[in-house]
Amino acid sequence: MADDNFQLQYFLPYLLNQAAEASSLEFQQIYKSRYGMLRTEWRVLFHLGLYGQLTASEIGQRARMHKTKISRAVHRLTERRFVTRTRDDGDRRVEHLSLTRQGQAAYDDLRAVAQRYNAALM
Amino acid sequence: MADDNFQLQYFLPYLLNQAAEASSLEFQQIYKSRYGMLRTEWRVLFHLGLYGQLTASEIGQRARMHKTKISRAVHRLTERRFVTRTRDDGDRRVEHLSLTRQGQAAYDDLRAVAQRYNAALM
DNA sequence: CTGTAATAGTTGGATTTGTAACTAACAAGC
DNA sequence: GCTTGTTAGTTACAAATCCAACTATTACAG
Repeated sequence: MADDNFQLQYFLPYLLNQAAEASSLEFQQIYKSRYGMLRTEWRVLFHLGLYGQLTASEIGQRARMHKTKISRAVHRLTERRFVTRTRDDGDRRVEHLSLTRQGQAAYDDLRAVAQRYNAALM
Repeated sequence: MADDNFQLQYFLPYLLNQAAEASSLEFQQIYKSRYGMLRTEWRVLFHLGLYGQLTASEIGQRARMHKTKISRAVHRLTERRFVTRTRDDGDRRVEHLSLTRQGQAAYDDLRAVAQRYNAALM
């Protein structure tokens, strides 16, 4: 009944959540419609595009995503030939991930969109 | 490769997502452990606490949540006796939702926590 | 009235996520 | 060597979410 001084619209986590959702909505539709990607996949793709070859764990640390999410995202990206995996020779638990030509093309495309999109948001 | 000038950490939707997740993590654990609530339920509870009696649609508009989410959140909140529903006499499609004494108590508790939490974040 | 459209809210089934257990490989102590 | 612990990544099952179809009720045009 609003008879106290706490206002939901000033609660930071709520605000940030609303802002985050609002700001990613449009862009989400682009990578979804063009490449059938989920947000997790898009993130993995972007990290690979930006930083080059990475392992799943490295992506996990940088993107703060849980390893199961990454595992599944990589699986789908591999199926669709956006990403390839190579076993590390020294430590055979490790897989090095990198973009295929097709993955690189998708990244280039989406990066350009993101850049414009970001500029518009700002 | 990073051989272009686009930096993921300046991509607004990404930034906001990271910030939103980081900022709500701790608080999420509080309403989860104390009252077994999900984020959707917590949001419905808060809207009812702040604005008093509302319908599901009104909550949907204010919180920008889809009606199925609200429907299920209300269902669980009703089961746990945090919320009661009353049919509107004029339009029998409509249900007015309000907090029970127990719901109000949970709201009061969590609002206080949120207030302190918010102050700390700022 | 009566047929058609709109609105409030619910439900079902497919998709996605979370949690915990799992396999496989390495590391370190004995 | 062998045991114990750790790390990389996967998988299984339960929980949550999304989308579309659904019921029930109201509105409104003819």
